[in-house]
Amino acid sequence: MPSPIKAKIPTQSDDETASARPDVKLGELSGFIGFYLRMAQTMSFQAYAKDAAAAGRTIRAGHFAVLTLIGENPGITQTALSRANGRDKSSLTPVIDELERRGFVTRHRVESNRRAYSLQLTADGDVARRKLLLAAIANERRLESVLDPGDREELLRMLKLFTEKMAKQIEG
Amino acid sequence: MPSPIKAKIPTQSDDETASARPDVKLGELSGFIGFYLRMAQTMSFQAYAKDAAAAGRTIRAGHFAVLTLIGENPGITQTALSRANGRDKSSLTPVIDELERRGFVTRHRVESNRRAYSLQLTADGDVARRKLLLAAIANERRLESVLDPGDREELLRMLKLFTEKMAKQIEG
DNA sequence: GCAGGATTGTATGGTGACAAACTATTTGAG
DNA sequence: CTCAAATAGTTTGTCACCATACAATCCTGC
Repeated sequence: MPSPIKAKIPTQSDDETASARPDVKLGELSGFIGFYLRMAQTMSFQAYAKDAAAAGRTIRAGHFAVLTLIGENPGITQTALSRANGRDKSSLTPVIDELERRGFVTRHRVESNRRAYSLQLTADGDVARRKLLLAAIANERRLESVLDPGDREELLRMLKLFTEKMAKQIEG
Repeated sequence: MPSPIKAKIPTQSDDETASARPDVKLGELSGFIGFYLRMAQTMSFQAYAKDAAAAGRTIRAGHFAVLTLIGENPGITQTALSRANGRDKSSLTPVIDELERRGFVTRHRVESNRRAYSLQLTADGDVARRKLLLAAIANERRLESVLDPGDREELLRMLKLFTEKMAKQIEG
């Protein structure tokens, strides 16, 4: 393949302000949203894990989303939950297992469709959800602190839009 | 549990346009950047995986970043690379092992510091890098397609800013 | 009704990531 | 100089996730 493959990289304004300590050049990477989405997500998660470790045990970041979604959508099925949560249904099985074992969630067979489970949040589950909510809010404040005030809303808006449209594109 | 724990959720404009098919309510989740970062990253990765599966074999998304970083920073060490890439150094060991085995990368002991390896991209490695670059560009176009023209630059700018500042905050 | 296909959830296997423990070096305090 | 601490890389253990295959249930066409 002789061609230079210039291929017009997206942006590549070449900021070259790496995330690491010294001056690592990112090159073409610096134009890719995909790269920075992964980095940003990693940072966000690490910040949460750090706080969680410093505070109590409760390291489960994903449980908050699950408890919230069940609380907001009583009777939701595992498949619908997994889709709203962006994870595979098979990943959800052990999570629901544990939440049920801890008494946070109940599984009831749906009469009109006996393959499916109807998920409900218990009172204990709601207490757990609120605790995790506080941790999530604390983490969110941390994320906010590195953004200009207006940027936070802008970023949230674009991430929502992006998520919705990508979901449609992938499914369709 | 008497107290309501209102706790002023960040935004919660309650769009409630879930990513899934039906009308799943996201509730408090809809105000969290952390939640949407994870969703967006998942979507981006799934889109790439789908394309990769449709095209050839080359499913390795992370290899592109590694090859690019080595190419841009000849002689970089594994630890510096892992930091720039946002992954643990122990995760990098098997990756470099394979890239070396395939003849894409060379490891040389640094004379002035014999603990460290100096990483270099080979000619074959650069060819591989270019192939993966094309795939990455194709994926990036897909991500672009769901954003308004101006939004792409805005999103990239904010993700960069966010990534850099978070990295500093976590290390410091 | 009644096969054949779609769906709901589960079990299993593989992958990729981190943390912690380890070896080999380098650095620094005294 | 020497020994303790820090650093570079690897190894091991664990965990979360997905893909695949599976059992049960449902829906459809005929």
